[in-house]
Amino acid sequence: MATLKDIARKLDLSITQVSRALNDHSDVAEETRLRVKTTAHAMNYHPNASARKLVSGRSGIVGLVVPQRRDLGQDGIFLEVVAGLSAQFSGRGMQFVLHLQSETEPTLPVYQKLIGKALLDGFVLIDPQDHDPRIDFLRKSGIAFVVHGRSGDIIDYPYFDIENEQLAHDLAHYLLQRGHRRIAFLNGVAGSSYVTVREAGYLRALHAAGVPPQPGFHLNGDMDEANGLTDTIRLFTGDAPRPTAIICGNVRLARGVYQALAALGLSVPGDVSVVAHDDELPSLRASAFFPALTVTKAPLRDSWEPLADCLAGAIEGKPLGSLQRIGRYSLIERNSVASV
Amino acid sequence: MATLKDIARKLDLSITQVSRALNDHSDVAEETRLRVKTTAHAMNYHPNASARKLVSGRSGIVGLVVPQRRDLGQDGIFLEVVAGLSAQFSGRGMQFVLHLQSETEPTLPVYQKLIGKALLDGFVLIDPQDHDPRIDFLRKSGIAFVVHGRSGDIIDYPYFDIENEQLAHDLAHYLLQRGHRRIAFLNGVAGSSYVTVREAGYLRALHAAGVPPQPGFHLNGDMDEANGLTDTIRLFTGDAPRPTAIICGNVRLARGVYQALAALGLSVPGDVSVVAHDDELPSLRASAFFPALTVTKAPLRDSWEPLADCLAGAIEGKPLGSLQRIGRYSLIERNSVASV
DNA sequence: GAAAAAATCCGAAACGTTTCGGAAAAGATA
DNA sequence: TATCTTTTCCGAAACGTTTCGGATTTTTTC
Repeated sequence: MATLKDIARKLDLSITQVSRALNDHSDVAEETRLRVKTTAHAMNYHPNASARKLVSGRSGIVGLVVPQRRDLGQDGIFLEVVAGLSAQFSGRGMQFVLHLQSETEPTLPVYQKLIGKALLDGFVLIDPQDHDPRIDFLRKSGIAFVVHGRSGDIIDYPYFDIENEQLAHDLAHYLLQRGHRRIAFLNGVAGSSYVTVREAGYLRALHAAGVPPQPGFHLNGDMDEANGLTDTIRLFTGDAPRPTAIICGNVRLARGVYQALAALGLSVPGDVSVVAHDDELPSLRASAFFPALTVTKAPLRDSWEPLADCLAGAIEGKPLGSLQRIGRYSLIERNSVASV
Repeated sequence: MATLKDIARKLDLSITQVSRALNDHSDVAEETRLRVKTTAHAMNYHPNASARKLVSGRSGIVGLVVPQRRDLGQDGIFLEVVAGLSAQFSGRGMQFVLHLQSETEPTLPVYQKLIGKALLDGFVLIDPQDHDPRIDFLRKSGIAFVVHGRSGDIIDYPYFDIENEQLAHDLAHYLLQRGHRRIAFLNGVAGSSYVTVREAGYLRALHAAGVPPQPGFHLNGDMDEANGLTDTIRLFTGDAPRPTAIICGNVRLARGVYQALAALGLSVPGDVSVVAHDDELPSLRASAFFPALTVTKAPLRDSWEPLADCLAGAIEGKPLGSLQRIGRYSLIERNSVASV
């Protein structure tokens, strides 16, 4: 592999000047810069990331650590994350790598080791939990990172997130406005930060409308089709009062809900209104539901660019203010809600 | 982060000796080795991978480059690969990273760049094609790599593979022995090395039995349920002579075949015999078919260990002979085949 | 008890890059 | 012409590790 020394020798320049030319420093003649760049390209020079990291602290490599779960492969979401981030960092001349931690490895030591080895410039952290030890750990270790979501009391780190509290509030409010009083909420697995805040938003809307929360109406679980189905069956069997509307944490849940309602002989929206939040995964389109599903929409694929932006900014040491971003969502009214 | 210097200072040793102690060199007193190792652990020292790579050429990191395809997420197979390799290399004290190349990036430059940056010790290469440019490229570049499969005339590189030619031969032979003469073969997408050699094995068995290959009986395509279904429909409609037996490249295809046959009112094995090759993916069990499926079995999950072994060996410079491994497969007779 | 052998240690160089401080060359100003 | 800027360049140090060659100490041998 070609090194700076090779280029310097061939051009009869110093290593210093070649380095500066390639990195677009100010004190190098325009003509030299060009000469250097073309021959570097001709010799297909790539800076040695190890050497660079050693002296400058930057390798241009960022990573994502994901705990291996049995359901990782199920929805295409995991791959969507990896593909999206990968493309974004590629476009910034950086390298994105994934570390899939096995069930046996504890989380924090994995980060510890990766940080200790000192080859990554930063991390992307996804699905933050309510009191996420990873955030504390990364913060203490001083390495750059960005969180997809938010968690904790003091949010003094880069993140990209959507207003999950407000979003859940809006969905509940939308139904309340149309006269619904018994509103079920099929939420995600308890512990994830977004699940907690969505519950809060749901409760806030109920409270504002003077509707006391029904104990059995807020359900936690994997947001997949199977749970949508079984949760709905559970809601509509037994003696307990039954909901007139259901909020689904994602569209996949909604698919299960639709199936269950059909099986129970209940119509949407005639008997039961259904709304959901839509991440716009390519495999599942809310507009193709019958009847078409009313949703709050916030495409997941719009996350990768700001996440990469924020992490790159954090690595460059930009001020925190510019590294905390909120994504928009919009409410799309379709045909899955009726007034009561 | 703690460095060798820190440890050396604390123990009043030279950096050299600390390094040698940690790397189990011979000329360090047993007692010192112990002292060094315990304090290194106490200071939670991790060798700086960049520095190490720079001087020794080893970083302990290996990678996998995967072109992003729309169907990556479909079957759980991709995740199985990543998880399996990740765990294996973790167990060897190495780091496994994934690079998902976007559709826009051409393949070879990706390797070029990764090699040029000089931070990986080697690559795992999966799904080799018939004349795979990646193999030539990696060979020329001198970096260590291991192939999951084989391709090319001269196989002078580390690999782990199963005898795909023989396996396809065995499946065909098994059916021929039971009197079948019109045997269809639903194979994978043409171009992949294993698809080519499986076709060869299938043809060899036919030839040995004096059965001329039927033009429309060898079908290429994605090995998924949908193709199993449509291919079967195609085989059993129209005027062409119909097969009495079908060989499926994997169990997923077989599932589609079973469905199509049921829809056509044909029974297994009464009307049509079915055999398949079984990678033993967790999501799909050949023994749970009805009737239970006769297969050649070679669990994919048994690949990761030899692959990691071979790559680690290649990096250490072991002789090629020990780095070329063949996995076993076995024929499991169940109830999906009848004699004619 | 001296010489030889073995065990244990260390200094210095090297890997390829960035960066600090200054030097040389060119141009501008008086 | 002499001085001052500006432009363009370079030497040397540093990052943290491994490794070569030799040095020091301890043990063995006669």
